[in-house]
Amino acid sequence: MSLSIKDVALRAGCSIATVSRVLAGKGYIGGDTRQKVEEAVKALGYRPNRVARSLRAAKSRVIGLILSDICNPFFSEISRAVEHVAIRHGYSVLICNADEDPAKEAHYLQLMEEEKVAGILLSPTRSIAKALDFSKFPPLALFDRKFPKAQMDSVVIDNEDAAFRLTRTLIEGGYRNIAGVFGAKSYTAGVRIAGFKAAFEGVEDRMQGVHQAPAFEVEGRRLMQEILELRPAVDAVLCSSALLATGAYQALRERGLRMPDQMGFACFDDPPWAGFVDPSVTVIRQPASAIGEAAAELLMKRIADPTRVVSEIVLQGELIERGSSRRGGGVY
Amino acid sequence: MSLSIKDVALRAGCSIATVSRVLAGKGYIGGDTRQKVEEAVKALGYRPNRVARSLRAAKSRVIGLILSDICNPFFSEISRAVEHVAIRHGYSVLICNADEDPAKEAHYLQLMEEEKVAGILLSPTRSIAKALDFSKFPPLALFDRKFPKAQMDSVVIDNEDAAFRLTRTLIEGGYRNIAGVFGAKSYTAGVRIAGFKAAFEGVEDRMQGVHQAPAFEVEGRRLMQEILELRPAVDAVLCSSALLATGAYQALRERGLRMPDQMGFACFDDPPWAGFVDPSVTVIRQPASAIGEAAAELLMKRIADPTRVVSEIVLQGELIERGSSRRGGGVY
DNA sequence: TAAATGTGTGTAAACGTTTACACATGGAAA
DNA sequence: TTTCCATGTGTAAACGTTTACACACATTTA
Repeated sequence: MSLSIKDVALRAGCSIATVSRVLAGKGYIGGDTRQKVEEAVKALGYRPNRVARSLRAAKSRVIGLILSDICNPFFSEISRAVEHVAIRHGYSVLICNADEDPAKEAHYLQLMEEEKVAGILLSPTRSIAKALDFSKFPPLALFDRKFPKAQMDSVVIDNEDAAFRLTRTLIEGGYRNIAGVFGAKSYTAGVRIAGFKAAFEGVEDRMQGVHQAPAFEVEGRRLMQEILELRPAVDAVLCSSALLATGAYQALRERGLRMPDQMGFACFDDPPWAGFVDPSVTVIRQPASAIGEAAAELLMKRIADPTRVVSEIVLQGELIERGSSRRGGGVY
Repeated sequence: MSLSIKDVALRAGCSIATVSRVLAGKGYIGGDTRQKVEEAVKALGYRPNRVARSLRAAKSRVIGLILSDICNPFFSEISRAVEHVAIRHGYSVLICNADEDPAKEAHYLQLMEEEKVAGILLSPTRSIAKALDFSKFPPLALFDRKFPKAQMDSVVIDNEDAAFRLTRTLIEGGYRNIAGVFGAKSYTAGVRIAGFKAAFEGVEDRMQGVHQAPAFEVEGRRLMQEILELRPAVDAVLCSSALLATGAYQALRERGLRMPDQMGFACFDDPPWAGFVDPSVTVIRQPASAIGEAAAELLMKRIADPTRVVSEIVLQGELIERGSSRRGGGVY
């Protein structure tokens, strides 16, 4: 059996209420009482029971983080940032992997509620929006993806603009048949597709179609193979995430296609290999840490003051132009 | 206020004990009572309060996972596997990032105890072993790294053998001045260094020293620059992790060193870029998912039966020989 | 027929906190 | 002197569960 506040009270010669007050630093406490309690705490090595605290307070000092895929470096960087902020505020982080599956996502949301987390950080799939009644949930902040019109704290990058710029880079790089590979389930994908399409204004004939699949490496590979098969004219590809890009790049390499001449390439996120391969790959670098940090801070504020005005933070992606997106003149 | 078992009892017209029994599926329950309770649960949308459960049971349905770095793909793959196993057993996962810092690690261990987690999964830094009295902790299972002699459930790969084989590959690839880059704080590093050294039996003069630093990308880069500076004769490098390798590879590339002729290269883990770069990189692939899964299963069993016999599982790393480790004859 | 066993349900205590309330003391203001 | 407020401490209830114990009734066993 572990120690309780009772043991401390016994040793310090006071009531449990007094011990609690000393620990919480609230109310009036006599100087020598405080001393005796602190002494007892130290001597016994007492540590408060967070579960009991949580029950009493009706909410825990834990925040929930629901990710679509923790193996996606973009999300692992986010979770790292979230965790830092949380710890700084005295919270810990319950992480769940939704695997891009709306059913799992809904299930985890339930779980979080049962665990009485103080707040939830979520990067929602598209379908979840209608399925749930969020008014009954703990404070919620969205990151990376958001609901089209819901009033909710969120941190995203300007995906439409980023996709637009990345696409323009390929167009200006001299490619004439550009295909896009996007995620299937997310709000983000939709917005990026819009940016992608918008970039073709005036050169509509250069767009070679939009392809979608769940954002996993194998899917990127499969999709790329399919594109190569179905649309032999394609001479450039834009990928909507590092994972899709990794798979797509694999497929390209297996075909032995030379970049940047035979094939142009650009993607979202900046995986380590993007800088290593030859030619190196043009990317939109997403400020993952900043996103995670901002979202977590937002959530902390919302927890502290649930009536607070809703804020939607939009960050900018950084275009890093490298050798894979310009025909002829290798930049790198 | 959220619903409690009381509300269900009221609606079903029975006592809270009965509701609890129906929910737990324990004890004798009359057919129509069961029906009425289930009906009430559904109608009200009642979900049990896990915090209260945890308090009563003196432990929660949460397991703690303490990682040295969630951004390390090796560890994110592990956490994904752990989470799957946990969920399957009705547990959720509290993830903490120790950042290779023993102090943080100790702090998180404390936190886990306060949260009354049912068990802890840990990849310990070397220094933690003495600092803590593990007898007072919840069930603990170790992965990736273990304590030299402690009796504790653990899952590791045969690091000595893996390092040995990887080093032999470089030696047999024709390199004459081989340096090693290893992590600084872990048990793993020590074992791998042993394997590295053992591989030079008979050709001791080919070993060009062992370098150590915390396992981050920037450190790998720094260390590699240092080696290039201090030991110009070095013609091959072995890196002990993907992160160190990524940094080291960067440094090599910045120097414009051609592989595999001017420089041989091999590393632990199989990051995506290892297959992309030219020549592609020879690696030891660690079965991260298998490690995570096995460790989590071990922990589940330990939770179910604390008196269970201790098991130490050793998996094998898979040597993937590619072009970066053989002089002259490009394999790929 | 009496005792034993099986089935179904309720009462109340316990888990470890926090906190409203009550009470006691001392000094300052009236 | 009385009243009032500030200070310090204790008692007990509450948070939402689980479960030991008690009880009631029905059926089986001797």
